[in-house]
Amino acid sequence: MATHTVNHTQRLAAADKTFCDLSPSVASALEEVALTTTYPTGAVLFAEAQAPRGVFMVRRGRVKLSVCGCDGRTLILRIVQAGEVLGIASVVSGREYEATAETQEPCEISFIRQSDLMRLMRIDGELALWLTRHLSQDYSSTCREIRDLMLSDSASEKLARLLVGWLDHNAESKNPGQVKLAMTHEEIGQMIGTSRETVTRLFAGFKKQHLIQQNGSTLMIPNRVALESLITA
Amino acid sequence: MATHTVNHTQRLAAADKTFCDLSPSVASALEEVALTTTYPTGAVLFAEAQAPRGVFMVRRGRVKLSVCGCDGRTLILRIVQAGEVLGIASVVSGREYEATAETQEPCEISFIRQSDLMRLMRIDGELALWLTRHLSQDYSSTCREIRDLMLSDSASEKLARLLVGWLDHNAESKNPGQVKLAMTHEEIGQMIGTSRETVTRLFAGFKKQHLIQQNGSTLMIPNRVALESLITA
DNA sequence: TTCGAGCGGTGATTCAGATCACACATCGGT
DNA sequence: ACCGATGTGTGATCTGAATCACCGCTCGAA
Repeated sequence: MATHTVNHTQRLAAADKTFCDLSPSVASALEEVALTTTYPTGAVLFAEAQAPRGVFMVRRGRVKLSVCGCDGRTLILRIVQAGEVLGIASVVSGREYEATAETQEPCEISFIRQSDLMRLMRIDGELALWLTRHLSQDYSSTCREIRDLMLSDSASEKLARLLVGWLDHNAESKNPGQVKLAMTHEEIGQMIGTSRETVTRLFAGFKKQHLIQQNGSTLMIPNRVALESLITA
Repeated sequence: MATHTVNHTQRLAAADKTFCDLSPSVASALEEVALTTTYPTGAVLFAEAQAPRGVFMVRRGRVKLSVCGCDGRTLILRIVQAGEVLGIASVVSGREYEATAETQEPCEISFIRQSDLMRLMRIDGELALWLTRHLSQDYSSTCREIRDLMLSDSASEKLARLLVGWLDHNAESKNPGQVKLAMTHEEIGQMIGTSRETVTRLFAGFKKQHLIQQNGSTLMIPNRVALESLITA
């Protein structure tokens, strides 16, 4: 396994990034039982309704978290960034996974088996607390998601919300007011609960109103305020 | 405070119900710091966007958990039954409450301050684990909620889902296939994300198709299977 | 009793967005 | 260069549900 061939300094570097808020003893205990692997794009970490096997810590790359109805329609809950942990709720409660996790780009991900995690949680309250904090944040995002999706029937408002959210994520980057568009219109539709065609038309409309400019896969948002005025409508 | 006047046997009875899966020592530690109060109908335990003060354990009665958009529209996330704990996520993460909790009937509720809870969690991993389990279940319900709401555009499908869910809740009661209707059409609309009028029309339609019969505030569902066939549509 | 507020029921109208049906661009592979 | 796959752009059409406007009922308060 590639896991066991990475050298010690690499492991510590990765640990620093993911476990920065854990004490060294707990972090190393976790490292002991973690299986770190590199996944290609499109790999499915776990699927909705599967029995829980363990948690996945995203160390590098982005992962798509989605649910899908029996008829095939899909709703993307959120895009998980490096540093987050997936599957905590299912592992702790023992219920099946509520969503499907699929890599959107090559990812480095550490897997921790359910049994190992539960054992460590029991002997160390700090770890339990740490996981609970992560879970709380998942919960918060999910609540916000549901609120944004349901309490704005106009599709343009939802898209505006999504774009503003992206701006916030990129706020610290070198180019604020500018977003790399890493999703197809279809996927964007699945994030805001509309059809692909509607997304295309909305983008066209936004361009016409000079709310956005597109340049290849780069979106420029000249004045964020105008976009925000679509929200709350 | 009424809290301190309840006698010991009453406290143990209540504890049994809520803390049944906690060891006696942890349960009693919790009881020490819990403030148990009886709330009237319509009391607001906490409101969306408030800073977290602590968690609320519902010992008796039902609590409505909702979010609302700035325009005044409301979405009811779920009806919380006795035995559940509200506000865990906010207390642990320190973020503001994501929803508003309002009693739907006279309730007996124990409040535990954030500081007390965090202190106890730190010194006792079992409690942390217990809370995490509760939080996991909240998370699961919320995920299911979002999936059911978004992945079925037809309003009748959503209503059918809601009714079937109610049937499941009452499955263990003396009268299966029968539900006490404790909400207005308006509230039902807020649960499934439709207008009040649509709910009225849907009920009328369901009656016409003999999927339900109404008798005062009692709903009878003769054959659940027919209702379920509306789902998946 | 009367009044008024809240809830339930129903019609008429309207519209945002789903759906269908295309055409076109881009791109990687054989 | 060819091809298929995949993503995008755009019209025409249709429809489910929101919205508005109104009526009647019930129940509790004055």
